[in-house]
Amino acid sequence: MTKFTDLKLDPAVLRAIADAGYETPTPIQAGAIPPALEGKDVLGIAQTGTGKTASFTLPMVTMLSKGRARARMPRSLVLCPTRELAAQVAENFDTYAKHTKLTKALLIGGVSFGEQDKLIDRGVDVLIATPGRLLDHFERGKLLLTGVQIMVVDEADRMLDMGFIPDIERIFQLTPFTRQTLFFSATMAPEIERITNTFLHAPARIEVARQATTSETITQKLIQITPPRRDQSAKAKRELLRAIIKAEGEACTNAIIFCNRKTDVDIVAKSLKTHGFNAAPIHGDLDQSLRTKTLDAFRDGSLRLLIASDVAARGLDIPAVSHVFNYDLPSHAEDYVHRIGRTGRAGRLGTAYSIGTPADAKYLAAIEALVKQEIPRADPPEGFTLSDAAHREPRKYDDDKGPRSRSPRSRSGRGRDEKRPPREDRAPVIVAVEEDDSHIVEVPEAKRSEGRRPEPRHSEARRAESPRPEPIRPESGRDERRSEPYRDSRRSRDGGPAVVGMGDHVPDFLLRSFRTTKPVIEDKDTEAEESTEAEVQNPVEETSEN
DNA sequence: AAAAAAC
Repeated sequence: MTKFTDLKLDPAVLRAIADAGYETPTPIQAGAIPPALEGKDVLGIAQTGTGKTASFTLPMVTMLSKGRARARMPRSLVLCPTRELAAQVAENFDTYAKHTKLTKALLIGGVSFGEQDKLIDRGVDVLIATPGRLLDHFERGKLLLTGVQIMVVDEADRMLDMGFIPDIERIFQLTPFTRQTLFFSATMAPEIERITNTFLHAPARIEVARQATTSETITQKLIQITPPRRDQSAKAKRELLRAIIKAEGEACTNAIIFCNRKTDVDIVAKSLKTHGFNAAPIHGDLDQSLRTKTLDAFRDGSLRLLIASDVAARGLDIPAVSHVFNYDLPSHAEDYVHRIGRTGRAGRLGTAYSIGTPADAKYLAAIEALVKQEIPRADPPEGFTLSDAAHREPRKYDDDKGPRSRSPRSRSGRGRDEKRPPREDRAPVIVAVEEDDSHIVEVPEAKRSEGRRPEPRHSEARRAESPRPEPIRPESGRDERRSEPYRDSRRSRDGGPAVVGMGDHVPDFLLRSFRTTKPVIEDKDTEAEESTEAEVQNPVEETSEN
């Protein structure tokens, strides 16, 4: 079997590898390093978790160890789709270049230009960047890419997903034709194929087996619930999530909890925190320094539960995660593989729980088709019993869907029923929810404006300065409307009884009539229920969004 | 129904 010492790596690099405790290269490393060292272009088709990063950092450090960087002319360039990935690659360079004098700069958004500029001016051997920030530097004339000898594109298929391909093409064109290109992608979509045909020259193609989705090291479980009312789904899911985490007990040393939406990431994180869990959110709307801090805490073990958007689904190297939870089933089946692949790594055992609701049926079908297996069904943990609270108090619920609920629902009832999987043999558990998540209960604007409101945000503060007649319109468009009011609205007033939540701007009279006339619907998922909501909400939407 | 990335 090949050892690192068999590869023609620089002695300083070999020493660093030994320091890190590695002896044997992974398949992608064994395949990509030799041609890279010969100066050939490399097309690596590999997922994360295969040792891909080292397969380009090791040869790069070796090849760059001779020669020196000139001011503003980096000698190599690594492009990554997300800031976290870029930071991770940078750490990888620190690890493997520690016995060399190579310098590097990390160019990512969300941090100030000053430090980055300084490094570039001084001259760096390796530039690691996200495309946006790199082009920003370039356009400000701070950066010349004509000295780039080696260019790496990491996670190209994700770049494609994120719409970075035009940027990538542009950057390719700014670098010399003679550069060496190392190009990595998990899949070879037609667009990726086109790029490689255009910018790679007779590449050595190394393909390693797709990360096993059915990896024996990952125990997968799917717990399906059917909340008696669709709008209680989120709350039921949060409760179930807590129940699972509690049931797993100490076996769950740390976990990533994936949500499909950033707002849900925030809500779930907050909910877990108020229930005493050591939890923190991470997604792209959070401040970069916070993102970094959170991730560091998660890596060093001081944070137990990381609630994440798909920013953390791929590529992030977080060793030793015992559990992955899909609070939402991912809408892209591929992401299921990436998400659960965060656990069970490096031969360790891992557990991946997914929570399914009838609304996710089509995602589930797509996932099972992709992984070519049925995700083993499991029952909710013992102690997660049916409560009839929702039936007793059918009007008490919070609408977790915030922004969603204000757009007219597509009449999807029919389609949903059709697509529901034929699992009638296994009666899904009907879940009802206690009213204990009061911090998340939605408080209508009408109610809040009566008196004190907790922790006003600036958007709120601005409104307070210039009171206006209801309904309050967002002042300047989408940002404010999109997130702020909803996040705020998830606070309850202290002490007061949980208020029925609709959207933010439900006038009082509507609210009252809603409360008293809302029919008690025992039957789950009926059209009748949906139309009730739609009728109440459409007028709200008219007034608040035009 | 989304997320991510530039200011």
